[in-house]
Amino acid sequence: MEVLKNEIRRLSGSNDAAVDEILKELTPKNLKKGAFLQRAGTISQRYYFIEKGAVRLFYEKGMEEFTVWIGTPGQIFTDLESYLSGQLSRINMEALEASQVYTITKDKSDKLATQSNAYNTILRRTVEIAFVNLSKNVISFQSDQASERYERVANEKDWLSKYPLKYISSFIGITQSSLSRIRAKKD
Amino acid sequence: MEVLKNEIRRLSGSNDAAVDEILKELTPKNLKKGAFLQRAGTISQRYYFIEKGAVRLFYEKGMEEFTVWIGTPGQIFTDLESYLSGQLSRINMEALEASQVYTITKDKSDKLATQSNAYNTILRRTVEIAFVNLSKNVISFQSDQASERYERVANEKDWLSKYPLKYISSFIGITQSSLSRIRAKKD
DNA sequence: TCTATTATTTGTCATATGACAAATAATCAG
DNA sequence: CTGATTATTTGTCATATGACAAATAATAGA
Repeated sequence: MEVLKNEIRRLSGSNDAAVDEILKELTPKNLKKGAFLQRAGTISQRYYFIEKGAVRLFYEKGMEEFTVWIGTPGQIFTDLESYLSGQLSRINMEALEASQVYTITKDKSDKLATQSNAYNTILRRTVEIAFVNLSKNVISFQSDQASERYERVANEKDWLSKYPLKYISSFIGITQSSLSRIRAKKD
Repeated sequence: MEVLKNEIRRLSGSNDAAVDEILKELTPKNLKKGAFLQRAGTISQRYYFIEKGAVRLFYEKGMEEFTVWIGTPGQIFTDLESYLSGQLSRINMEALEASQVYTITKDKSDKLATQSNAYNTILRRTVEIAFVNLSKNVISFQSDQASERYERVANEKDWLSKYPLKYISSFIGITQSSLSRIRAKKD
């Protein structure tokens, strides 16, 4: 779990002893391509840490799927709305390729947070970073054209050309066809 | 500072002694209608707590203003991107009416966070709540029509009909004229 | 209260993007 | 390798919303 170890060290700013205290609470889980880590209609009761692969978070509305986020190694996530409220999640989490994630239950996480300052800091920074990133997204929706939003994501996310268009376009907030045309123009 | 006291008690789940420890670190600031709490081009080095009134956060692009958020009594905010990175903020903060806010500098806030578990909890919950709310916004941008976004905001925000349209429409992600027409249809 | 300023509504027309469908292209399972 | 499935591109047309401007309406300062 090299990637996670580095990321946890980086986020917490802590030494290896403190980091190991955290790591030993995490349970590994391997996912085949297409496997679900969590389905809409259940309650998010775990935090997830990605070691390898990629996980897509999406919700369904009508007949369509909308991608909320795509996570890559080193990233930490959950459906925070469900996790905090205890209500049913509307989010599905699906492995886009063979992946390895580590998980911790809410119970364990809460306990660890009271004991470990390093862990506490990781969770806080994770939400802070997520908030700042999401803010940029909202700004882009408010004041950018579709092609500008595409550019922005393309510059920041290495997965933009790696996974099927249909997963990407809803993240950018446009249809597949439009994304295809935007991409065609850029060549 | 009744409103803030209640909110801080609620968020921290702490007793009055712990709450008072926090309150005594806050400095009051009164704003006339139209006054700026902070301007784009400066660094966000404070957290703000609203006791009374309303504060609008917006950025400028081209000749236009885009409202990012409108805060009302009990709410806690800053431009987190600038606050965390130390880089220049693109956000302006303007009082929509005569307001009273309490402020704390980053230095004091950081120190208080190490000393007071209650304060730490407040900051964490504030970001968590903000993140969840922002997520709902993004989902609305992805999968709702303009009129649906309007409805959603109208149901959640009591300020929707209280302040000028021009401040509201960019928050919803549409033009003033479109918002005016949407509103006309609803009657 | 009156006038000037600012905000909102409404009209007309333009345009970015969506909807739907068909044609290619790429990928995958046997 | 090959056919079947899935993904992408491309065409045509529809539509929600924007752009701009003018007409009202509301608000605020003297």
